[in-house]
Amino acid sequence: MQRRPEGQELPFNVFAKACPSRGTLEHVTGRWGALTLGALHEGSLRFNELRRRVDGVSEKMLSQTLHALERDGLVHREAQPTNPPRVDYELTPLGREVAGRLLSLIHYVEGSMEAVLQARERYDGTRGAR
Amino acid sequence: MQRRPEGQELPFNVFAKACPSRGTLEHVTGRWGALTLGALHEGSLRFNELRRRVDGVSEKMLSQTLHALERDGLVHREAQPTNPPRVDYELTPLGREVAGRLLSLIHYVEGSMEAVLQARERYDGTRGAR
DNA sequence: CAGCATCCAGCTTGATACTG
DNA sequence: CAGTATCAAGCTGGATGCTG
Repeated sequence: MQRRPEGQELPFNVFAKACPSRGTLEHVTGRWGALTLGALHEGSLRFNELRRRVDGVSEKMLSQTLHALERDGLVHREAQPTNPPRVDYELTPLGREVAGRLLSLIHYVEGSMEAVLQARERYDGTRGAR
Repeated sequence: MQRRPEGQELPFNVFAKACPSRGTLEHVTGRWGALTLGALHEGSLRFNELRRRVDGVSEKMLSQTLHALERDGLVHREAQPTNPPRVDYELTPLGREVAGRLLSLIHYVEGSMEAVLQARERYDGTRGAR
């Protein structure tokens, strides 16, 4: 598969089917993972704050997403044993690095949407509207 | 459609449920979209070359992915009317920008996998291996 | 080679109800 | 508030067969 003679190279390669990095990348770039990391990049948030910020996410999906990100070491969960309970989620240093790169992508895509929409019109037009 | 008074603002916001940027972001970061863009970042490739590079993708998914990326203006499809047919796919300028940012994320994740794997062990250990 | 059309198993997701 | 549990439904995606 990949050669690795001497110096340190990347032992992990997303292009390989079995590589665990693929799973992590999917947690990060998945529909809810990406938005969750993006939201947390601006600061720590509580569960329901996150839910409101990530428009459209269900309780279940948010919970599941947060577990995956926490397990991968990207998000830290801070639970206060008060009543009512208060739980804050925040990015770990690793999570901040990842979220930063992710946001760079997200912002670029947002900024390109006009071009994208025009491309779509051209594409759809050319082929008799599908 | 979108309001934009004077200075350039972002009319598009992925965090909003109805924003079309969400769809494009998903094309870009989706399991096969990300790997396809990543593969094409190094140069143009033919259909079956891509298929081999993106380990595990099916014909159907690759075809579908390429259509979505082409429609969004990220990938250009160049078909030679020869026999046997030869079709090359390559990134558009916009696609290159997007792929660059995506690869930055991908490489960072690949490079962080050891930390991620350790975080998982800690997480799984703490909770009785689930 | 470069695809498209169809079928369908199963995983993902949303709704709903319940717990601490 | 901060979740977990359960279940039905729908979409995803792989396998197969065919076309140009």
